[in-house]
Amino acid sequence: MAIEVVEKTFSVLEFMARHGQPLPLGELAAGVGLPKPTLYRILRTLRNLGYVEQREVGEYALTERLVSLGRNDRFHHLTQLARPLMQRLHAEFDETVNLGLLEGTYTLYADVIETTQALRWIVKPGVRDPFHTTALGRAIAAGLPEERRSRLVAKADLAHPVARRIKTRAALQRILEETRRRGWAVEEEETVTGVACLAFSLQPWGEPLAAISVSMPINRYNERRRAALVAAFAELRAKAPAAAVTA
Amino acid sequence: MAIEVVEKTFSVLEFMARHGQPLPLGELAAGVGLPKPTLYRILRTLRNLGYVEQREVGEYALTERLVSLGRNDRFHHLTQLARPLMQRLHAEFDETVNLGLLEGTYTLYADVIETTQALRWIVKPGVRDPFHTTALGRAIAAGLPEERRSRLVAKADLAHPVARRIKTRAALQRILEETRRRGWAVEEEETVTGVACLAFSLQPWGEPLAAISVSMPINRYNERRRAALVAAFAELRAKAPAAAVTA
DNA sequence: AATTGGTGTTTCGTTTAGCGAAACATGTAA
DNA sequence: TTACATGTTTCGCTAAACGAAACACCAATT
Repeated sequence: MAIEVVEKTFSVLEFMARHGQPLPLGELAAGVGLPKPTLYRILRTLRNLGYVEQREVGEYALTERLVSLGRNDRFHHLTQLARPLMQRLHAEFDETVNLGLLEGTYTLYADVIETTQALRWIVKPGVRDPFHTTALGRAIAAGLPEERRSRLVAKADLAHPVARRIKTRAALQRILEETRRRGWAVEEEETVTGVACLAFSLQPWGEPLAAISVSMPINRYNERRRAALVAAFAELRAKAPAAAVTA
Repeated sequence: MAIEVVEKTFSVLEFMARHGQPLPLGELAAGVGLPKPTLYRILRTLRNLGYVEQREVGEYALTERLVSLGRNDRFHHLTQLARPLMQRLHAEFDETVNLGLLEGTYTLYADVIETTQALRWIVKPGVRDPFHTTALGRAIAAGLPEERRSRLVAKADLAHPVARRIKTRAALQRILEETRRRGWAVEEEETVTGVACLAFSLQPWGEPLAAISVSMPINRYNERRRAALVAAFAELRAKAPAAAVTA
């Protein structure tokens, strides 16, 4: 009816998840009710697959890999490219770092590294917002050739309920011009009160339709922080493989 | 060396996770490279275990159960009791709702239902804070018999780096007295700037060492909201199984 | 030094669990 | 009616999974 060894495997995983702390093999065997060699074979397999690790003697534990199985991994290549950059920013600022890409006139969130701080900005990969309401979308649009940018602006849904600040296409054009000139995009409490975002295009990495942003609650956002973020963006850009001259 | 059928099982799960959308059996078989009966047996086992579902014809999909395996599920009974209450509050306020319990002189977060709003307060189950720094801990302590409360106050680690506001045991006693009298606890930007929490004890439900709190960013916290939360707490308490007279 | 106990790993004879080609069942479209 | 797609079952075969027992190593105690 069901595959016995698969069932055994999941009962091991579930026991470990319920317990929550690393456990020695003997305790796991007693808790799950399996003989040690059987359990050992299962754990070894899970360890090979990356779902279980052996931290110290007496410490078999689940890894994060199980959690990431539930996540949307559709943008594998872009995510691989962006991850090191995102991790650098996350390590330096401990704020939520987002990877977004342009899809039609929307910004689609493709990957997120969340801040470890308890008050944070949360977006799940897969969420979409009108491009002009997000720092990500603005950074991408600003980095596009003018012809394409104008077409985007012409199609932007300015009547979208999320959009608050930008009422005319001329205003959007001005924002994108400014964004292009300084090399980064900003969005401060426009779509959601209490949140600010800064973003830069991944065009110098060969991904003109993608961008990375750092978002944070407003109480952690100030002049000095913004300057530090802008400097960090510039530093990353200087090291891009195709560090093109800013148009 | 490794258990073959377990490896096969995880390659199925990983393929489904990568693809991100529901898939028919034939496509799964081609994508993973397994014969249909083999795949069918694996999927049937995973379906029995709750990790995979069959939504429609041609739609095998992952469930949320894999993600929840990564979560801490140590407090099953208490969590079961508290969940309906937490869900009521979450449904009404769409803020992060926490379940905490007293462990020594610490508040331990046992369960969390997060707000659907993007700016939110995040705490993972398993995290611990000194009881007197959290609304949860204060609500629990305030609901305890006086003798036990005094012992707790005497042992509170007032020098803990997280604690900012409460400098003396007399001050803590006053806060707990006030909490006890009005039936709910509050903590506004004391431990983390930008966050406020209100909490009530689960003592009327037979759980004197547990409490539920609602936490939110400060920009969503005001007089009217607090009053609504306090009213909701009172309503829940009026319906508690052992709705004891407040001591 | 010997013994005990704990953690983790390997050996090896047994047997049945998992395998997969083939067939079947159902539904839809041409 | 035929063709095709999705899903499910049958059944002979064999090697994968099993688990008792043993082993390896380390630390603490007697």
